[in-house]
Order: sequence, then C-alpha cells, then structure tokens
Amino acid sequence: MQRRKQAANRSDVARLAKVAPSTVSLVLNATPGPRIPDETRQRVMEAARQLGYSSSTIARALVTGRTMTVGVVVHFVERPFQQYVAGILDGFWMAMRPQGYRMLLVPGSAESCVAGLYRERSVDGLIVLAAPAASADPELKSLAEADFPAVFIGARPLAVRTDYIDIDNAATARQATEELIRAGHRDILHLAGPLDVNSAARERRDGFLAAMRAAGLPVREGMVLDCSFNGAFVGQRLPALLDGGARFTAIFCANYDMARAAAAVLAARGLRVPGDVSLIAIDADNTLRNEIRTFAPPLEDIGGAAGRRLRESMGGTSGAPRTVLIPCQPAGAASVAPPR
Amino acid sequence: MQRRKQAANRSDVARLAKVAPSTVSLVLNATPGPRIPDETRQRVMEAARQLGYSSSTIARALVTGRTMTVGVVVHFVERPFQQYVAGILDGFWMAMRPQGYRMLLVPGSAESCVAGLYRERSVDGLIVLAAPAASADPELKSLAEADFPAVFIGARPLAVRTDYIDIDNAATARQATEELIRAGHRDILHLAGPLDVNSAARERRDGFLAAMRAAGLPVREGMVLDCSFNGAFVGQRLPALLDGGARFTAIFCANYDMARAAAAVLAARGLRVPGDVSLIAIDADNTLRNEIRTFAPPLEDIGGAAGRRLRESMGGTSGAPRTVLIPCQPAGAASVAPPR
DNA sequence: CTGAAAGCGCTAACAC
DNA sequence: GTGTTAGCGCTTTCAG
Repeated sequence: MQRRKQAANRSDVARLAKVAPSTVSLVLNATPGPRIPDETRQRVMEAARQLGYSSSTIARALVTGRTMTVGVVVHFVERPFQQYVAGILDGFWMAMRPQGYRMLLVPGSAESCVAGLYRERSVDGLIVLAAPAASADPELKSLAEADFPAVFIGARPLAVRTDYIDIDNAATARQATEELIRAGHRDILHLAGPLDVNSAARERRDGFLAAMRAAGLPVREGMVLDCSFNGAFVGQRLPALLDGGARFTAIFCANYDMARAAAAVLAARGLRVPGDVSLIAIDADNTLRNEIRTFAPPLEDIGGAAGRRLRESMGGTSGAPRTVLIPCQPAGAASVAPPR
Repeated sequence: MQRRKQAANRSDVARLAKVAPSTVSLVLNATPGPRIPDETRQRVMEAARQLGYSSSTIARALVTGRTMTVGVVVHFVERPFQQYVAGILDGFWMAMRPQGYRMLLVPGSAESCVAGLYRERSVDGLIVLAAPAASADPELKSLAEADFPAVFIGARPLAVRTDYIDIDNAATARQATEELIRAGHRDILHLAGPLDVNSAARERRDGFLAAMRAAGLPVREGMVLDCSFNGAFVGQRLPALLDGGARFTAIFCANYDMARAAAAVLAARGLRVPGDVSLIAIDADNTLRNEIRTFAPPLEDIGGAAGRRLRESMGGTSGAPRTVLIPCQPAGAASVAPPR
C-alpha cells in the first residue's frame, strides 16, 4: 500500500480546472457525444498538462473490461528470447504496434501462463509460442470453450481446435529429405524431435517418411531416432547407433541443436560433412548457417501472421479456428553432397 | 463493454461456497491474520476450482496500487528483439521471474513509452533500453523527480541522475584500440556512433582518443568519423575518405553494423582484412563473430544486473542512483594483424 | 471467526 | 453543456 508521491488523479485535474471529474474524462477521451465548449476544454487540457496527468490504465481496464494488452506465453523457461522467439516477436510486435496494443510476458510454465493471463483477465488475447502440446491441454480447453482470442505458434494443441500458425512442417521435412534423395542418398537417418509431445516433431517425421515412400526407399528399423529437440540426446544415441554398425550416408535433423550435435559426433569420429555424411536440418537459428544446409522458418512472417490473426480474433471477426502454414526457404551452406 | 462469456468473479465463488465475498479473498490470498476454519477453507477452494476462478489482476492492482509488472521500453522501433535486446531481456527475465513479476512491452518512441508506463501507472518500475539520451529527457525528468524505480541500459540519460547499467564503454574502446596499437598500428580510423545524441558513442570515442594519446599517437583530422550507429553512413563516408587519400591501416568500429559495412567497402576496393586493413569492433552481435574481432557485451549479465537493481529499487531499498559498468570480453576471429 | 462497508480511479448513462 | 451517480472486482479494516 506504500505508494510514492501520489500521482495526480482525475479529481485533482477537475479541481484545478474547476469542472466536474466526468468532464475531465469527456475532454481527455475526446468522446464524440457531448460537445464541450473550447474554453472549458482548454482549461482541462492545461490542468492535465500541468499536473502530468494521464488516466490510469488499471482503472480504465476495470471499467471497460478491455486491457488493450496481449499476452505472450513463451514456453521455454531459460533464455526465452533466443533467436526463434525473438524473430517471431519482432513480426508480432510490428503487427500489433499500430493498434496500440501492449505486450505482456509472464514467467512460468505454459500452463500457469495461460491460466494467469486468461483467468486473471490481464489481457484481451494471447499467443502461445511452441508449448509442448500435451502438457498445456487442460488449461487450453477452457480457453477454447470461452472462445478467448488465442493463437498458437509452432506446436498444435492436442484435442483443442484453435488458431494455429506455423511453418508447413510436413512439406518442409519432405523437401529437405527430397534434397538428400536427389543428391543420390538412399540410406537416410532422421533425428526426430519429441514425437510423443510435439506436433511439429511428428509432422516433420511424417514428411520424412512420405518423401522416402514416394521415392520407393525403405526406412529401416532405427532410422528414425527420437531425440527430443535436445542436442544432448543426439550426443548419446548417435554414437550408439554408429557403434551398432548402422549404415547411412545422410542425416535429416528435425532442428538445429540436433544438427550441431550430430556434426560434433561425426567430427569426433573423423567423418566429414558432407564428404562422408550429408547433413540437412530445419531451423531458424542462423549462427551456423554457413556450415549446415537448413530450411529456415520466416520468423517475422510467422509473427506477423499471428498478430493479424489475433487482431481479427479480438475484433470479433474471427470465425472458425484457422490453421495457417507458411512455407520455408532453403538457406545455408552446402552440407549436402552425393554419397561416396 | 462487450465481454465474452462473463468469467466467474468473487461473488460467484462466495455464493457457491455459501460464504461472504471477503472470506473468499481471505482464503485465496492466504492472509496471515484471521484464521479460517479448515472446513470453510476447503469449501471455498473447491468452489473456486470448480468455477475456474482467479482474482482479477486489474481489480487487485487498482486497490493495492501495485501491478506486479515491470515495463520494458525498447527504443528501436523496427525489429526490437534482435540480439542485443533479446540477450538483455533473457538476463532480465531470469532475474524478475522468481519474484513473479511480469514484463510489459509497449510500442512507440521512448518518450511515449515512458510516459505511458509511468504516468498511466501500468507498472511498478521500468527499464529503458538504449534510448537516445537527448530525446527522452523531458519525460525522464519527471520519472526521476517522482523517484520512480527505473533502470537505464546502454545509454545514459542527460541531465538526469538515475540508475544506469552498461558495459564500460570507455575502457572497452580503449582496450580495442590498444589491441590495434600493440599490433603495430599508428594510423587508426575510428568509425563512431552518433556523438551528439548517444552517450555510449561519445564514451567509446573518448576511450579511443585516450588510448591514442596514451600511446603518443596523433589523431589526425577526419580520423574520427561520426556515422551514427547505422552501417549505411559508413557505406557513404568511408569510400569518400578513401577517395580523399586518407591513410590508415586499421579501423576501430563503434558497433557491428559499422564493422560489417566497413568490411564490405574494403572488400569492394580489393582491400583484404586483416591483410591490408585490420578491423576491430564492439558489439553483441555474434553472426559474424568468426570474421571480425569484437568485444562482446555480456548481455545476460547486463540484464540480470538491471533486474536485481530494479528489484531493490521497487523494494524501496535503493538509495542514491547508481551506475554499474560491466567489463567486456574480447571474442571472435583474428581480424587484427600487424600493418603491412 | 466471519460478514459488512469503504473505497481504489475511472467510464458511461442519466439527470439537471 | 455539465455534474451526479452507479458500478467495474477487489483488498482491507472494523464490527458482530
């Protein structure tokens, strides 16, 4: 309850301008209805300026029921603003800026964030970045039921129909795999993301399988390795696979951390990229783009699409939940070569 | 006033639990004072769970006068979340998370942001990232006068004493210059940031001059080039300088965009780095770190320091405004060689 | 131990 | 045209 040098409020302005408090609101909000005489309006403006008065967003939100704020739920707990999120937020911010919306970021798990933002009514809408689908579901259901404006990015919620924006995971995975196949590879290993919890991981795996099937290539047992999105698993399981005498001439990695880890394992064994093993990945990270061939999600486009969709949604003109899939552009260096 | 499916409020919970509204608050806030019998408290908890009730942050903020939110003012209008800001926010977020603070980002210029967040009482405190010192001053003065918790990062406000956290610009610039001098360079060009508006640009320039002076080296006319922090100016003015027959064997760039632009100009003229011209810079960007020698600000440390300081400040235990300067570590490739 | 009551600062409908 | 009034949903004394 300790407040600093009590800021001026509406009554202070009213007193100074010798008008009623509501007149202050009328003037400052430029309400279209009742016309206030210029003389009065000048007095009010001057008083407000003099006192450095702006109306309290809190009080206004309480009475209007609108916060003019959108929530951003970033699932990753550590270093949430790394490239993937930063790129998307750039695009999102650009889309929301002109509307005067603010962005509220809250700490915690995806579930608690969604709960916090929606149930505590802190925001008019929200975007959820790459929440593992399964874990967030209970809360998400209540969101969807209440028809609360929300856009999911990078991972599709299970069992809840909502707006969803992402790259076209299946198509991109297929393109990447086809690039390897075109180069002449037949024995291709796929390092997959967490298939049990993440829809993007599953869709990338499916794209890989589709490309192989279309080319009439077999996918042998163990050639799809569920590694979560974490490079650490690759560091454990890829060596085991190699020790087991697995045969492959190329690797399609579901993300960049895995590609980096795979490159490290290969290097440690004296295998060269792309001389001995070709490497291709999907990811937004560009720190090693000149070393590994990648399909890069257009992050700002994704964020922008999310922003535009959320605006529709908050404006009440959304209609049914919609899925938007954005294509990826190939980028990066030539880490793909014909098999030896 | 159009609200969706009216969320449950405290009275709804009270009615369902057959208690008074205030009892609901007492239970849910775990107020230390009055002890509620377990039977009642169970009923209330159950009712709240059933209705999916959480108290409104807006209403609570209105009555307590605390928002549990910190504002983040990002001056750059386009792509605000690029690496510099993202890194700092990561550190800041980690520091604020445990306290349960949220982060509010608002669109607009630094002035309007500061005005919006402080005067509209949306936040308990704020950090301002790299605002050009001069432009933000009028608003900043009222912040400082009201003793409002605020931490400035990356640019020191003019004529206002506030908390300020940054790398040690002068010392880092001096180190960078000294590295060139140690390599044997005597004719060194400094591509400076916007000297008239940005304190960091000035301090880096001063560090450069100090190193030159200490080594007894003259700084000839035109060897400090005010280019703003924008690479575009370098692209215009560096060629002009070269055409004018300027003599230098090394360049110290105030930031990375300038270094990149300088590298491009040199390449276009067939000058090699570091064969013909050595290049060194200060910056957080790591996308070309393996090409240009740089002194990299420890972004997360800066953000963390800002978070800790802001917490003190909001807790009322801040004392006088403080300046914290954090040292930079050298990083990146060998783009420095002895002069030919 | 529980409930009633007074605001927090504001918007918007409605009198004057 | 301007002022009065009724809440928005909650926290927090203060009586019962």
